Amino acid sequence: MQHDTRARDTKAEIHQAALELFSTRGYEKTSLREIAERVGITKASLYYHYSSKHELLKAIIGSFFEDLNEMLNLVDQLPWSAETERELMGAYLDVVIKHRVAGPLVLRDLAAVLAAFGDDLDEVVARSRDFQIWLAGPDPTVGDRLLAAAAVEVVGAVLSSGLGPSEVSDDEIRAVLLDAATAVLSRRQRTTTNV
Amino acid sequence: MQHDTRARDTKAEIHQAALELFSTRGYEKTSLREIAERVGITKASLYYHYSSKHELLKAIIGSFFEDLNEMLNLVDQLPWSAETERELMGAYLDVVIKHRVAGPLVLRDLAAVLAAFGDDLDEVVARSRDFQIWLAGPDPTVGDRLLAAAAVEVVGAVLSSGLGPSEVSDDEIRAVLLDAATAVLSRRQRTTTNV
DNA sequence: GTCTATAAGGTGATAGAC
DNA sequence: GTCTATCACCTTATAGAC
Repeated sequence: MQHDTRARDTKAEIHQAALELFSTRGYEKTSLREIAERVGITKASLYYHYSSKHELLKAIIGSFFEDLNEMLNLVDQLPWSAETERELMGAYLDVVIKHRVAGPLVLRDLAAVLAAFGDDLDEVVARSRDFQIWLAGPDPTVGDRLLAAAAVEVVGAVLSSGLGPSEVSDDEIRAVLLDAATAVLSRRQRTTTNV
Repeated sequence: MQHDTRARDTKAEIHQAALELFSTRGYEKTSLREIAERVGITKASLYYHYSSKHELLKAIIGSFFEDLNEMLNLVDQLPWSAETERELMGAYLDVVIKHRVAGPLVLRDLAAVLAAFGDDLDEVVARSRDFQIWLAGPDPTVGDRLLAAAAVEVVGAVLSSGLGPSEVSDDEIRAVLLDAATAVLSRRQRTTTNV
C-alpha cells in the first residue's frame, strides 16, 4: 500500500527463514550466511535490514518475552487464592498459545536464547521462578513445589504436542490444558479448596 | 585404587567443568578454551583426555539417551492398557530421575545437543514421538493428544522444579509426579478405566 | 537495496617438544 | 600428561561501489 512491497517482502523473508533455521538447527549453529543464502541475498544485504544477529532474534521472539513479563507482573500484585491461581494460569496459557509458532524455538534453544539476550532476560527468569513458587501455594510441602512445577510444565504441551493450528484451535488448547493444570494442582496437600 | 588417581582426577575435573559450563552458558557458546582454563590446563591437554568437543558432550549425556532409548524400546513391545501405561510412565520417570543432574543441560540446550549428536539421536527422537502418541490411547481425540503431551511434560518437573537431591528424595519425586501424570491422563475422553 | 571485498577475531583441532 | 606454537576455517560485522 503506502510502502514499497518488495522491501517489506525481503525483510519478512529474512524473518521467516531465520525462524525456520533457528528452530531446526539452533541459534548458535545457524550462520547469517545460511539465512542469506536461503533468502537469495548476500550477508551484507541482510545487515541492511537487521543490524545484528541478535536483533534478528529479538524481532522473532522479543514480543514473546514482553508478553510473558507483563503477565508475570501480575504475580506480585495478586494475593494467592484459588481464583487468582486459575486466572494467572489462564493468562500464562494465553501468552504461550499466542506465541505457539515461535515458542518451540525458545523451548529447544533456551541456553542460546538466554546467552544472546544476556541481562535483558534476568527479570523474566526471576519472575518465572517466583510464579512457580507462588503457584505452590502458602506454606507448601516439597510435594506441592513439585506439583507447581509440573503444572507449569503442562503448559509446555502447547509447544510439544506437535499439533498445528489447523488441527487444534486456541480455545480447545486453552480449555484442555487449563483443566489438566488444575488437576495437577489439586493434588497438593496444603490447599483445601480446588476447582 | 588400581589406577593413577591423578590422571582420573583431571579427566573427572574436565567432565565436571564442562557439565557446569554447558549447563549455564550452553554447549555452542562454551569454548574448549574456557573449560581448560577452569580446570587449569591448556586446550591441548584437554584433547589428551577427550578427542573432541562432541566426545566430551557424549561422556556427559550419552548414558541418558542410552537409558531413554532402552526404555522407549518397550513402547513397541507392550500393548496399550491402563496398567502398561502406568508402568511405562514410571519407567520414563525413573530414567529422568536417574539423570537429574545432567538432565537440565539437555532441557536448556536441546537444539545444540541434537545438532552435536546428529543422526545418532534420530531414533530416540522418533521413539519419543511414538511414546507420546501411544500415551494418547486408542482412537484418541485431539484433546487426548494434548493431554498425552502434557503428561510427558509433567515429568520435566523433575528438572525444572529447582529442588536438589538434598531437598527431595528420588522416591518422593517419583510418587508425586507419577500421581500428577496419571491425573492428567485421567482427563482423557476415550479411556474409561483410569487408576 | 544489493553487491564485492575485506577486516578482525575466535574456534576446534593437530604436531611435536619435554 | 602437559606444554607451546600453529593451522585452516568460519564467524559477525563493516566499507564503499553501483
